[in-house]
Amino acid sequence: MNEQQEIKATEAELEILNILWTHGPATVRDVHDKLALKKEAGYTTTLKQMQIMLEKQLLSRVALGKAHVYTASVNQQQAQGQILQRLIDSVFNGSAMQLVIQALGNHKASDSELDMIREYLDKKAKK
Amino acid sequence: MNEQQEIKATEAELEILNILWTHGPATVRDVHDKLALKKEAGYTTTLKQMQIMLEKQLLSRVALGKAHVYTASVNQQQAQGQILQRLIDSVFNGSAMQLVIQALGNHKASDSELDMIREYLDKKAKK
DNA sequence: TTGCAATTACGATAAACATCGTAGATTTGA
DNA sequence: TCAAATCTACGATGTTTATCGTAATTGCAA
Repeated sequence: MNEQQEIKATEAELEILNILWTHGPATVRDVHDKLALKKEAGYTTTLKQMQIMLEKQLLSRVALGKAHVYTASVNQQQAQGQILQRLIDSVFNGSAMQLVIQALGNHKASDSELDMIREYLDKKAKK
Repeated sequence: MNEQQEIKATEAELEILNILWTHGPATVRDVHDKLALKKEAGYTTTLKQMQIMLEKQLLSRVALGKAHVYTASVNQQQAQGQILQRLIDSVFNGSAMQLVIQALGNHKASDSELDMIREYLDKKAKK
């Protein structure tokens, strides 16, 4: 998908994208089974979702036997970034920091997680 | 609003909530004018939104003259927290850190912002 | 007091979303 | 081979979301 383009996905679509980002290319069956672990939904619902996402060019696919193997055609980092940006604009008064604090605050992040973030900050500050 | 209850607001609703959180209780006119700075929308659209939010108990109101003064009836921190949690679950594989890194990465946070985050991490680590 | 301006109330509507049933096609293994 | 299992295609449907026009109401200022 075009790098400049605005990525707009619904909650349900994001869940599917996330599965494909995490597990790589997969069939509807694969995706549905993973989805079913967290959520109740019929198989054809997942199928339809993915077909619509194909139309929207959020996904691409190739045939494999009678089934199709789908691949996310939007970049994970880019999509995550845009979602966060929108959230920051609409709910966090444009302050990324406000969001970060909130995310860290509500979450019992482990010490190692906190260390990693600190490390990241240091690297970032040096530049 | 009940502290335990799930807060579910749409994008448009969150924008209104954010205005009320930031500026305190306000009339539809107030909210609409603020909204209009960023977004195109008719007055009655904003009115209707806020009336629906009243039904959903996202807002409360009192009469003032012929107008109504609306107040957010959901807690800002709590709502922000829940939104982030959902986002973390659906798009960031349950990792708050992943979200934080992404938020910091995509954003040219200022040095002072980074310092504040570092400070926050220190305080958090001591506990 | 009365009419104008501002506000609310109400309902309609179109688009987006999520869900699923059924039919038809294809693969496969008994 | 052919029947069962699996998959896609397609359309239908109910709900939510967003938007706005119009009518009714209210307060205020001249």
